[in-house]
Amino acid sequence: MSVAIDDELWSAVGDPTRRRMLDLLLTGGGGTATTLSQQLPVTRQAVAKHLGVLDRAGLVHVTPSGRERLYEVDEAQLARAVAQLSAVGATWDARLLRIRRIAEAIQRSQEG
Amino acid sequence: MSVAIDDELWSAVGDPTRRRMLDLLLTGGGGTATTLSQQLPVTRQAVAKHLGVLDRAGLVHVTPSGRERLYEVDEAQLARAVAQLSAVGATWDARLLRIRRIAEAIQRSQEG
DNA sequence: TCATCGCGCAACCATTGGTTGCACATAACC
DNA sequence: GGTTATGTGCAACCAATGGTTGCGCGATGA
Repeated sequence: MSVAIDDELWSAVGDPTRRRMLDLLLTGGGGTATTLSQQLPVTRQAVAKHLGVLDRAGLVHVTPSGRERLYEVDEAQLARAVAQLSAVGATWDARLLRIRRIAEAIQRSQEG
Repeated sequence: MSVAIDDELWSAVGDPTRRRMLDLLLTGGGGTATTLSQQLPVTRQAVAKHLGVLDRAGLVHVTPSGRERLYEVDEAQLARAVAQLSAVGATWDARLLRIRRIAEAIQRSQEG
């Protein structure tokens, strides 16, 4: 069985800048491209591109208001991404455990 | 507190092809660039590049033997990567939970 | 009205995941 | 031993992407 996951969701969450953006949006209760870029080492335009990626992945939604565009995290979708992360981790954990058991069994059979 | 993780390790594990390669190496007990490429939709050269990335991240180690180069997963390092995945997941889980609690508190205060 | 601020668009650059093609060394076979 | 086959590595090339700068435009505010 392979680790089947939504590649668009994973890659959206895979970029370190986008992870920091999600952090900032979560702790700050939303933000605009400008406010986010002030808290990050990249330009507003780069942030805007990342927001586009997050938007297409459904991880954020936008609310235009005057000349600003407020972005907020979509909790359900982020929860789905978290579930995928832990699923991959759990799969590898299980495989590592299985390999370790086999190795131990071999060692026991050689010792005994 | 931000989600401080080893970016090289995360990005090594972030690529879908590399994740499949790790799966194949785990279940097959190691492999070469050629054997891996036969089980993947990419060329041997692409696989070789990915193996280089995984090697630099310490996730695999190589054993030359004749004209072959056998790659195997470094279990300790993969376990470290798994720990980082679940750490990010746990952080987001906690923040989502906190936000949900605040939202519920606001709703209760408005209802009451 | 006019200066300012937030945003989007376009051009450009470096990195990276992918390809093809080729050269080289180690098996394997006659 | 000589030839053929196989596994690798290296180089050139292409497309996508994360980053930059520069510019134009619409909404705010003095």
